[in-house]
Amino acid sequence: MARDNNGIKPTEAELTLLNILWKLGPATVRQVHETVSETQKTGYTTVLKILQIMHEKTLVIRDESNRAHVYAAANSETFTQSSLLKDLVSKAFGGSTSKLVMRALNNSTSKEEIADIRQLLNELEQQD
Amino acid sequence: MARDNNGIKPTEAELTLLNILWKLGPATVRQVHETVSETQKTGYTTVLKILQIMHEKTLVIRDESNRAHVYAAANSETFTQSSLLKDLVSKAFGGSTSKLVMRALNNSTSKEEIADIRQLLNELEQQD
DNA sequence: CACGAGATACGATTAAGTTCGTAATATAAT
DNA sequence: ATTATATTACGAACTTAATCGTATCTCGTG
Repeated sequence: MARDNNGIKPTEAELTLLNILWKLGPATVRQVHETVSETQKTGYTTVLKILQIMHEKTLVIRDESNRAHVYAAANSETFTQSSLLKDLVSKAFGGSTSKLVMRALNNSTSKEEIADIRQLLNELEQQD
Repeated sequence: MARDNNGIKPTEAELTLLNILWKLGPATVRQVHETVSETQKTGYTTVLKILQIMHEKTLVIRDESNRAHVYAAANSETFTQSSLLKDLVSKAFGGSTSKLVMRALNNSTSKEEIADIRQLLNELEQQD
């Protein structure tokens, strides 16, 4: 039951295009291709093909009312980030989110970031 | 320069075996296969093959002095966790570790976990 | 209506990952 | 030594991902 949007992990190339769609909002293949071309050399039809595959996987939605189809991410950036985190937590941190968080904190964190995170912890603790 | 141990991202099957090696310590194919079989049905030669590939990639080291080769993870669990996190931060969080941390915290955290994390923040702030 | 630009659709290719069967090799037991 | 057993090595099959060339379609303009 309900394996729809959830449970689908975007590949690396797909995630690249999702990042662009989250930034641009709904966009044509041309627009996505132009943006991706700023940092990589990738053929137009490659971008098209990947978007088509993502559509089959329901990673994106597609408006076909105009000749140039308009694609948009099916899920929010936040939702996808959470999915990817859950995946990593289960595969590399034995299911423990706090272990992941602590490992991440040990990696790199400025004073401001620490302050931001402490602030969030306060809010979390007051909820519930 | 120095693309040795670093920079190699284990695949999903490889990560499964690494988790076992971290848990068992140095182990033969047989031992790894027995452990993996507790949760999945995977052929013996499949495990062998993956370990051989991991050896080529230098994800594991191998002691060939006995007939049954003994494999061990080339990198610590901590090191690998950090690598995977860096990868995810760059691909899905625009390079911001604190964004990842906050997203993870929003996902799920008990009171005890919050306390542990706050403790770590204190320690981090006092260093430097 | 025909044409050309710009779009999608289709199919082929290459590479990587996963799986496993079979062959070859080495060790232990009879 | 011969046989049985355990192990590694090899290579094939299948899948997914990524890339792109070519064919086809659509529509505005002359």
